Amino acid sequence: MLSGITLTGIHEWEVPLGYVPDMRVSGRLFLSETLGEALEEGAARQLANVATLPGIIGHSFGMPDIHWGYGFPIGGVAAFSEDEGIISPGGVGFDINCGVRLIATPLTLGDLTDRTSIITELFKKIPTGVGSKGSLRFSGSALDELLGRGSAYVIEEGLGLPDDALLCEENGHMKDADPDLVSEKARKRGEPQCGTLGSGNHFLELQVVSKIHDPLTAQAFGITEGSICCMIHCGSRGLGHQVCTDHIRNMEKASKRYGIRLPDRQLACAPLTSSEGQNYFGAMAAAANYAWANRQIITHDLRTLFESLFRIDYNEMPLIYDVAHNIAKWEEHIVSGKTQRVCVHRKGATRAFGPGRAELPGKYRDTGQPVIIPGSMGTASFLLAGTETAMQKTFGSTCHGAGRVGSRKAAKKALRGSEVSADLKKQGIIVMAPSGDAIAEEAPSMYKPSEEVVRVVDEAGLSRIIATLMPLGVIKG
DNA sequence: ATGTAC
Repeated sequence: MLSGITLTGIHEWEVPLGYVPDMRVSGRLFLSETLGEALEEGAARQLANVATLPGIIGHSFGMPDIHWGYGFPIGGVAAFSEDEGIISPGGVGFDINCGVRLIATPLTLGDLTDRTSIITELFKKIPTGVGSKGSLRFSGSALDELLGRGSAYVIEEGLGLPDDALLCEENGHMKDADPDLVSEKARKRGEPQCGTLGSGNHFLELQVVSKIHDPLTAQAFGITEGSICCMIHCGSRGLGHQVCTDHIRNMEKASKRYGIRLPDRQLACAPLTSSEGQNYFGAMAAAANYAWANRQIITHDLRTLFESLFRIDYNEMPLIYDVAHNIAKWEEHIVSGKTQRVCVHRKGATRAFGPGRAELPGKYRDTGQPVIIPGSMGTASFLLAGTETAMQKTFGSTCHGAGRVGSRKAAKKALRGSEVSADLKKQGIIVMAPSGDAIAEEAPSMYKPSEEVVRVVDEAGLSRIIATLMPLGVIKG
């Protein structure tokens, strides 16, 4: 572990005041000894830098998948007070509401013997890759509706089941969204892209439930051992990216205007009460709604394809849950014994609300919310449940995934996509992507083991492991 | 992550 950072609990480390100058609160990191050895000095410094920002409450948090990011670390969580706090695009990330959802099916392994043809059909149906366009166009008032209402709008347009929106974090819709705050440039980028996967670590994957760790909760979540489910990981595409870019420029000016001292200009931010802060919030929320609509349309395409490939019905493929990995939002948390409204930034982190929270759908209110943690192409993904400990310790937050070990550039140099695909095929996993490089960059060996990250949050109490999901076939960008 | 460049 880096010097100055000390163990204070189970997998819990303190980044003390003074780790960088002007920290207002200390940092908290959740790491095993092994993951601690891999902690980048830059990521620890970024975590400490966040602790210097006005109005931060509690601690600046780092999850076990923490790594260096734009300004704020990826795998970071920070909450800010309503009156003195700030909002920062760097604390959300470029891919606003990048997130993941899990869909159940009535299928079992025996139904998926010809995985190559199933993955081929999915790859034909769902556009992937940088700049990819879908078959639908949302412009003018349709785009306003989509940005303003998220999942609910596309479901009303016939692209989902009535319950789908309720089974998303925030019910698939941030009500603070203001489509008028999304620039024309961002809108233009978004018009043809809703219903597309994108590139990088985004994917659609067919998985088998290989192990149930908690039968009662698994039952409440609607999954059984041996059943097939589908995980979709994507975000707000070029639209969200453009919203972030647009507002970072504004925020750089705003930080100066409000006299906020920044240890790193990538922490550009504005008071939550300022017009710049509220403008970003409204645009970010609209981009978040776009991302939920995006995952919803892909879900619709999956269901209609599976209806035609198998003898199953659209409504036999319910959404288990949909979580955001990159978002900032208002939430009520108990701070020093009092309920307080705070703006929680989660960047590469997942909400993990425990039992009893009013925001959760009735059927998950006793178990805590489903938390969906993707692994890499060849490794396990996990379904977990939120906990009361997460409410008390991390503003109801946990990790979001495995985290890279090597750069994309290094991956392309060291590996050939065709060899990675062949290796995966030997394990029974079929991979399709627009290019070999896309597969090389995402090779399982380029990611930390997801098991270790999930073990840490489980043992630290930030969430509970409910089920292990093993990959069978994947389409990537 | 991203029409991978202001």
